[in-house]
Amino acid sequence: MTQIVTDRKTATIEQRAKLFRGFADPSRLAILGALCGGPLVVHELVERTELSQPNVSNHLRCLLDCGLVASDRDGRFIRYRISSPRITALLNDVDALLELVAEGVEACGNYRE
Amino acid sequence: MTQIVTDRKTATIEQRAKLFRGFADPSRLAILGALCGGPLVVHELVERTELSQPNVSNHLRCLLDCGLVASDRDGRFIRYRISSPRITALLNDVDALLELVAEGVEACGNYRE
DNA sequence: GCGTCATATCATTACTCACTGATATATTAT
DNA sequence: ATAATATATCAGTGAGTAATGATATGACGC
Repeated sequence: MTQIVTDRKTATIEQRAKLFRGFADPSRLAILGALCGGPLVVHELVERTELSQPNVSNHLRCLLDCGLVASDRDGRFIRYRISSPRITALLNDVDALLELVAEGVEACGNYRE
Repeated sequence: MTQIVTDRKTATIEQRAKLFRGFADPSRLAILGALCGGPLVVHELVERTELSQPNVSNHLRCLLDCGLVASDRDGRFIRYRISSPRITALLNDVDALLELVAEGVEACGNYRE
């Protein structure tokens, strides 16, 4: 019995971790940040993020599969947009938390240097 | 001028990414989840998360340096606690977002398999 | 002091993943 | 059909990091 409960909790933790990892990359955050200002097509994202086009496409594929962005074809363009206002809300929450812990996060050298 | 503004935005993105990475690990999420129920000493965290003691200590060091948890000495025990209710709020928001995108996140095999 | 419990540190190992460069697919126009 | 534009795919490479095992530090009681 306790095992079943434990398994369920662990699964949810894995999901949370995977979702957080979706946000835990500067390139994807740059893409999401740009899309928070409104829908954009791929080459616009490439310009604004200054990332390579294949790189942007790879990240978009990940974000799309994860359901964090949605896309619509517009002629030969493909326009991407944030899939839910909850995502914008989450990014705002992180900024609010960052106001409290920015210094510590900056200083933390245990992981990453 | 535009360069300076760009630099500032990039720096913030790096901070956000680093903070997200703090949450983007099953072990750290398990620790934070356990602490959401109230303060705990290390060996209690070891029991509940079923992680090794050095592993828990390593992650606690990271979480402590990042300012996500705080600690108080209690005799030969050290009691850890969530440092701000904003952290609990953020975890709840993620769960709310997960209700929308759980399937997609689960299915996303671009990164991680 | 000595032994024990509680926690922290550190080097090593193994794994994951972001980026690049080349190429493929799709759409539109001539 | 061909060319040009827009986007996607994929293998290979390199960097970062989580977990382990051994060890070190610290606090308490005898």
